[in-house]
Amino acid sequence: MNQEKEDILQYGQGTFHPGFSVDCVIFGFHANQLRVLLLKVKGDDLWALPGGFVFKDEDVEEAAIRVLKSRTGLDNIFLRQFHLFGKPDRSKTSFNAKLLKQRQIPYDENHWFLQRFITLGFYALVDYSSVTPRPDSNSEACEWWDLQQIPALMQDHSQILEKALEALRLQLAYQPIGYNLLAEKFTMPELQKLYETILGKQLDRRNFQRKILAYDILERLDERRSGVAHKAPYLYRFNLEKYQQALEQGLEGGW
Amino acid sequence: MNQEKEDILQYGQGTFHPGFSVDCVIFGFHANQLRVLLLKVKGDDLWALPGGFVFKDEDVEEAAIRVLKSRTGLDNIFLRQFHLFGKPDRSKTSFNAKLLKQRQIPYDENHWFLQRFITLGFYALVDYSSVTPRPDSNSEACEWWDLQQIPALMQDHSQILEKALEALRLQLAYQPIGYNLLAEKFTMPELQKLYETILGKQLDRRNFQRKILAYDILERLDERRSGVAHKAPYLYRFNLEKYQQALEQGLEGGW
DNA sequence: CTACTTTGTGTCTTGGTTACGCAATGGGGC
DNA sequence: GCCCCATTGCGTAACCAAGACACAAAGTAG
Repeated sequence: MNQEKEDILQYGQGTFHPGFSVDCVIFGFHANQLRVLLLKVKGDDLWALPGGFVFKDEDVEEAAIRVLKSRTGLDNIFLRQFHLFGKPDRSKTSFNAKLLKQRQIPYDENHWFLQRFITLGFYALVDYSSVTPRPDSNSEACEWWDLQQIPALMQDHSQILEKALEALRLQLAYQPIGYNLLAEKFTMPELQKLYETILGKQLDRRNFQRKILAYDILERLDERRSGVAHKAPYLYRFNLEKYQQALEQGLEGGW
Repeated sequence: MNQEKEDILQYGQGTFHPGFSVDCVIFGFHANQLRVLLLKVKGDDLWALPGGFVFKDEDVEEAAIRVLKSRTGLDNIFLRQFHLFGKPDRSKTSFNAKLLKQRQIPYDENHWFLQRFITLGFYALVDYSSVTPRPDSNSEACEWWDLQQIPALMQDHSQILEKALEALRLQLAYQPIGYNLLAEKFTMPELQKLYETILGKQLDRRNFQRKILAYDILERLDERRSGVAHKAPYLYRFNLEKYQQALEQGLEGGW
């Protein structure tokens, strides 16, 4: 598999669906901060979203799942496409040409990697603590970055990230969020901090609890989180059945 | 232009972005019914969504606008991408091969038109009365179809249509709808019927009025619709500035 | 001119949201 | 070891939006 990846640039032609890629915005939650998994581009100061190409006979969704698995080691992740980025100048060929040169691949303007690429953006929600970040063959590093201090990104990846966050906020309005982002057991303040971080604003503690409990997707356990300072809060977990149901039906219609 | 279109199948290679298309679900509103513009496929009983390909150096969004303009004659249409359909078997090559044969183009398994296509779905909202449906070179007819009696569609176009409707309903929940679908001046019952049709359910006349007025995007005129039976209803129009603002900010947060 | 449909406006009730108050808890400061 | 205090759990009053429904005014059909 690694061997295969090393050779992507050389043998991509004929292997992948032409002129098309997927890019994933992988959200995690740690230390009360929303974070994003980024790759450090080899031989450049820029960072990039984890992405990849779609095999000729592969479902586009499957390709995104494959990318996610190879960067995080995780399977069975919450994943959703949110936007296709199709401006003709979004993938500057100069950058890709440089990459080819680095690999000492002879220059050919018809090389598949030098064509225009359109990319489908996905966002994913993962449990930060169970991820083992793994760089791919074009990167030197794979690290979590705080949303507040994202480094310079290659191409239009900043816009993709921005749009992903927008889509995530929108989802919050009509679907539950939290499973996949939190550990199995969590406290109410933890869940609240997650919501506050995504929304970028503070919420009233007591009203938050009432509203989220009214969704009827949580189960309070008989345990409390011990060891921490102050009063020990109850632990909760999602009722997966009801959570799934809420995902499908939506939380509030509006009409 | 027509000449160009006639030759698409022959000279598409090198002209279009490979393996990629756009399909548009064009919604109109007439006689209290939501309708969709469909094309009758030449030499087949199936119908299809208006679609097209993306020029090598064209913005994907622009391509959709171009398709819309050439089918409806309209410019400046509300248009939004909603989903990418990327299953590997979604475009059956047998159908496309048949098309090529009809055009007496020699069979070549590497022909661009016989490759796998992934397609980006757009939905558009248009003023029914100002549309002049025009078939393209692959179709015998271009007609409005009532949502309740859609004919058999080619490939996965039924799913695309279904998903478009879903996206439209979702938009209704957090953004205003009506401009683009109604004439400039309209009555409250007309707007209500539009909402009812999209949602597929009846709404209370008085509560609807209160809610929609609370959005503060409508202006009541001093005119009434005369000539119709019964009490003459007031005419309204959208306050474009506030309408636009509501589109961007959303109507109700949820949080 | 009368009957009937449709529109314009208002009210009552209900349920959810917002803005707080207060007691219980449990670790840290002293 | 004891008190302080931030944090948690639970509760309440004011407020607003939504649903259900009543009634008068307008305008056409017969």
